[in-house]
Amino acid sequence: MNLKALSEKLGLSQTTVSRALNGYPEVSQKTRERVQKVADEMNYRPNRFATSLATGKTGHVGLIYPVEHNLITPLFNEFLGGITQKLVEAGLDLSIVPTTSQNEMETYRSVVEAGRVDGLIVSTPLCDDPRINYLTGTKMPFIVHGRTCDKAWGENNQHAPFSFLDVDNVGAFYKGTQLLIDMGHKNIVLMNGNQDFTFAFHRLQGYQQALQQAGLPLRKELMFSRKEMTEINGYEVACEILQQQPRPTAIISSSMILTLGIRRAIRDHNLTIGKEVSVITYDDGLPYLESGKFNPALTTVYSSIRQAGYEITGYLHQIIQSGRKYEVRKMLDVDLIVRKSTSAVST
Amino acid sequence: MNLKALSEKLGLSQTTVSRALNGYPEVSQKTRERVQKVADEMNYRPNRFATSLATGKTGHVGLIYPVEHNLITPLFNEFLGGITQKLVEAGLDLSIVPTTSQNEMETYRSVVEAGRVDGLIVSTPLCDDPRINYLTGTKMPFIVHGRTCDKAWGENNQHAPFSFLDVDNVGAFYKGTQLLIDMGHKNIVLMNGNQDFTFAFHRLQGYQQALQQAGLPLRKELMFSRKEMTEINGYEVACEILQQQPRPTAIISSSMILTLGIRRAIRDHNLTIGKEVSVITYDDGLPYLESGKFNPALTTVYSSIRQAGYEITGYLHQIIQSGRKYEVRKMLDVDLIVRKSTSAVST
DNA sequence: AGCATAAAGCAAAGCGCTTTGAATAGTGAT
DNA sequence: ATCACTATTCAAAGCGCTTTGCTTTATGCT
Repeated sequence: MNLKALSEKLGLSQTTVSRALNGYPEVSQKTRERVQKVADEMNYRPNRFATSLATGKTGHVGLIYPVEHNLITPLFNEFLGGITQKLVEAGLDLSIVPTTSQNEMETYRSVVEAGRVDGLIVSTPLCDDPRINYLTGTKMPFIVHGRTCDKAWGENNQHAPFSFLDVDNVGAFYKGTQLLIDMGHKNIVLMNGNQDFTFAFHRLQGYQQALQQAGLPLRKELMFSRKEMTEINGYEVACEILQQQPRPTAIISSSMILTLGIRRAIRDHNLTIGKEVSVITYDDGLPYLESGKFNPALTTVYSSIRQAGYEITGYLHQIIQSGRKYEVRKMLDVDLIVRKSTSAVST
Repeated sequence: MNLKALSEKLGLSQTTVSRALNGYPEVSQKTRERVQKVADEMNYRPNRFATSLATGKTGHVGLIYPVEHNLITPLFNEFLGGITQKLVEAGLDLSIVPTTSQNEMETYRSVVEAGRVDGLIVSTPLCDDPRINYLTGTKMPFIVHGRTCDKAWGENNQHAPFSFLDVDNVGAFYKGTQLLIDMGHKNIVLMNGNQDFTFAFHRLQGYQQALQQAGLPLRKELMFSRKEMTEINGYEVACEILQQQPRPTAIISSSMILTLGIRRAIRDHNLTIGKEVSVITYDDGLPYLESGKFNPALTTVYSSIRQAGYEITGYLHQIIQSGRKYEVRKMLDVDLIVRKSTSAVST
């Protein structure tokens, strides 16, 4: 059932039927209702691709997805949840365009130049990210979840030539580290992700700023960074830490999954979280791993990645509708939630 | 840069350029090379939607995604990883079509009738699944990850009127329960997911079959099923179990995430996995939660959901290319991997 | 009734590609 | 040279929709 058949059945022109269905005013109320009724009966749905071709709008938001990245990101699913939540409200689809890391840039070009989507979400940016550099030079609407590390655009990238929504990772780790310092900790371990990524780089910065401000030394042997934030990596690094003399009294961790491993290591060493070892975790809000229900309940710096996905998609929608006139440079605050996994250092 | 512009620049017809680019034989080698060269230089990419309109092929595989389901499925990301891995090889995109549970069927109809995708992946089927019933009556190529519970199509749905790839969940939980029985356990707890879903229903069946065959009673108070397989739910159920008199000596769990909670509960009760309580877990192979590296290493029934995603997408690709002539009814075996979390019951 | 104006509907062009059917150029054989 | 093919290339139609520029009806006023 296509437009032609439908309009013939109705004894109307395609123009009128199309307008009736799309809510244009040049059509009388009764005609509109009649058309709508028959269209429903016949189960008519306009062909998506014909519509796209005619309007230039695709109804798709894109996300280019290097298949190798899967491993790192149990968070991706949550982010996706937020995205789709907004998309369902906006009536858009999500095109996941798979690629390999090697072909990633070529895929970006292809998607942009073939007009396969109305807009793109760029996630997990690098400190210096070629994808963003490329997209900035095109007309494709896009928004970055995160940002670059470039300070040329202002301390917080307020003047970056692209739209982004980021979490205040510097502030988060500054706050977290500060709390530990206030509690008397001096040997504070940072367990971080891959610092080529902006989020991890910023977390390192926040950690370092807090130490420096407190006049504490930056010690390499307390700063860990792993490509992948897995339970195992958390466990292994924590075991290494707990061997050190003097034993560090606090850990600030970049992910709940890492912290799962840290917890296991601490228990294996017959120590207790919140007693001999204080732990603060960055919590993205994985629903199946609630920091507040741990035992002991975890002190966290919290920001929902699902919420971020939801908001960013809303902004992208606006950017698309405005023809990229609308721009967004937004930083989400991170909450420091103090629970039971942190305590004053015992002297 | 579109076909018309490109062909004018080349002084050739659109026909010839199109054919040259798409590898048709009716074009001379030098022309083809010349066309290819200029196309590359000009960065020409055919408009995806025009191509789709002309050919009727979309280059998209679809997955309809009820936004409420996000919560349940840390596994989804892994599954997606497998899907995209195959798609990148096949040169296809994935259309994630978000919907609400309420509108799910309507979305299926819309996607099918508007021709928005070349084929669909249906995941996490219900015992009696309206999506499958609907799709069976259409021409849309699709494949189910899992299957229905209907025995009318043969014990293992060998004659189902749709293609599917499933894991032998009955066998998995039969094997697992059997192992526990062989080790002398009599009070064996099942911790399962939502049994409206086929996978959980089948796991329950496997568990029950093993008990019955061993002449053990089926006891309601040992059979748990939770809508969501979260750490917290695992913890809560496990706490409940450990209160029972006599205390069950073994648990078979439907997910690693549940097991995380079980482990925590067991530790909180000052008991040890693999000693007072044996634990077997269904392991889908989450890369950031490796069962073999737990302490103690977990005995599992294992089948990689990523692999399933990869395979199922390959099959779907074939089904699409064959115009739904090709059909698949495949069961993946599940491996019983015996490690340290199970031991003979102490008498 | 007669005219201006608004409302409703239409035919046709166009979006950018593929593909059919026809035309032209090239080749070897006679 | 000429004929019979084969190898190349092309013009035009078609995919299913939206949208522009008119035309036809209906409506309101004098």
